[in-house]
Amino acid sequence: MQKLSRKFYDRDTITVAKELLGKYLVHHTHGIERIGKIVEVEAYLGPHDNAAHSAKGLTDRTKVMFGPPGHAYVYLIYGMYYCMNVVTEREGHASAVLLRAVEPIKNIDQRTQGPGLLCKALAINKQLNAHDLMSDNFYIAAADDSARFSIVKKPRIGVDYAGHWAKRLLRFYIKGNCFVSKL
DNA sequence: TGCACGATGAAC
DNA sequence: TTCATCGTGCAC
Repeated sequence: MQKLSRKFYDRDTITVAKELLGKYLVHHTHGIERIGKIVEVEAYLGPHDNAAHSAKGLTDRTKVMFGPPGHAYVYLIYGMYYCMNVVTEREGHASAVLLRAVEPIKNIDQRTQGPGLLCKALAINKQLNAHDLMSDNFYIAAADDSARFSIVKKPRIGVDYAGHWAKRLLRFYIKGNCFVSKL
């Protein structure tokens, strides 16, 4: 497997989101290597996107989104689940891609359909916030075999408060994959 | 310093 | 449809 480079993330967020589908999320922790294939993502397009956390501006929590691409943005939601994002585009652009579901590949014994469960199954927590994905213990890699699949576009989940931004088709998933969280 | 509210998931 | 549960952001 080939680890994705900084350049991969330093591109248009929607492009990165779609290309992350089918890639492998790898996390080494306590001597265990957990791997999941990314099957569902959502794109968050920066401060002008009212559904994105960066719409609130540069704060202590969102500063990672404003940083350089290729870093993990992990935060706690509803007081009990973590959500894993990947920062995209140039520093200051404040865009990111939310990983919503993966397909279990290695050392994953829990369900992974949904951002909260995904983080739980891959042992992702706040410790990994701002973690550089160019590192050797937490990164995303391209598959050896580039399997073909169709991409389905849908509105994002849980962002009804964001006005017309809630209607945009910024959620992408692999058609027919049964590990997708919501069809 | 206080408080309302989630990029959720599971149960009822 | 409701609830568990708490960090964050913004109003006092």
